Amino acid sequence: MSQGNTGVTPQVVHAQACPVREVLDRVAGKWSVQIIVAAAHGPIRFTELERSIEGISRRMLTLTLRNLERDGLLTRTVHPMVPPKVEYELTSVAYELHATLLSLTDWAERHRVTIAESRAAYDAQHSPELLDA
Amino acid sequence: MSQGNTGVTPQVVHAQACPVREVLDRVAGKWSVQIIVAAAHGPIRFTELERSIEGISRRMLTLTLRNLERDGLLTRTVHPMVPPKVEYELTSVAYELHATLLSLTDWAERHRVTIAESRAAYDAQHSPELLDA
DNA sequence: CTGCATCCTTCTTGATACTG
DNA sequence: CAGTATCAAGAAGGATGCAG
Repeated sequence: MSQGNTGVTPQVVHAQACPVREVLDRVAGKWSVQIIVAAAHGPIRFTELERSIEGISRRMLTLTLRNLERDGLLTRTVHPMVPPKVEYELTSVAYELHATLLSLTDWAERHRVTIAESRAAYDAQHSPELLDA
Repeated sequence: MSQGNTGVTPQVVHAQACPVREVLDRVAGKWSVQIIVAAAHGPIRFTELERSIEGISRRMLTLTLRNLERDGLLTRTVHPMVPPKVEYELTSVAYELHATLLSLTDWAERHRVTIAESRAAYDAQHSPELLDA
């Protein structure tokens, strides 16, 4: 544990952390998850996503959509009509991810209050610690 | 379903997406998750984290640690000794998150190959589409 | 050992305007 | 409708040096 350490622990941590990183990198953006959620109940069109997500720009919607498509998380179907119609649909892989995301959501909802309190307490103790008297 | 829509769907999507966003915002950084993983097997010191995570800068370690502490995900214990000793330990809330993260890891491991292939296929079709002949 | 302050670079995102 | 292109702003992260 001193310095003859062959480096086992770091490797283990690394081996565990990497897959998580991969997921996170893929889902990290501000919008990926919301797109997955919005598309979870069936095929959805570009404009519908744009209105559903509220706050997303056309640019980011396009970019995020492309990345998700690239990773095989959703399919893009172009319907050859005169007002163009493109539909996006989650793949089974993405549906699995969506299911998994639910445990995250659950965690967030169970602890959001606690976390908010913790944060408030922390801020109260660290910012205005000058006026203790 | 046409235009008399009162806006139910968007709201629902929003209501579901926000908690997820909260989790992600908290875990979003490159390092938060790795710190949680590294601390998952018990109290750990600053320098140990620094060596375990491999690639993290002192600056980011400190910042991320502070944020996690602020959110009540880990505790910081200062041992008053002459070489200072500070230990970080996950809280129960963080342990729950760690457990949840496992399902994400699981998803990543189950599909990492598929995703890599999908990505390769996408790239093959979109980058060099100029040399089709 | 633990950690903060400063500077600098890169990545991400938003705003805006134009096209098939 | 469904994008693409370009520009600019801001946040995240890295490098380095100093301090309790």
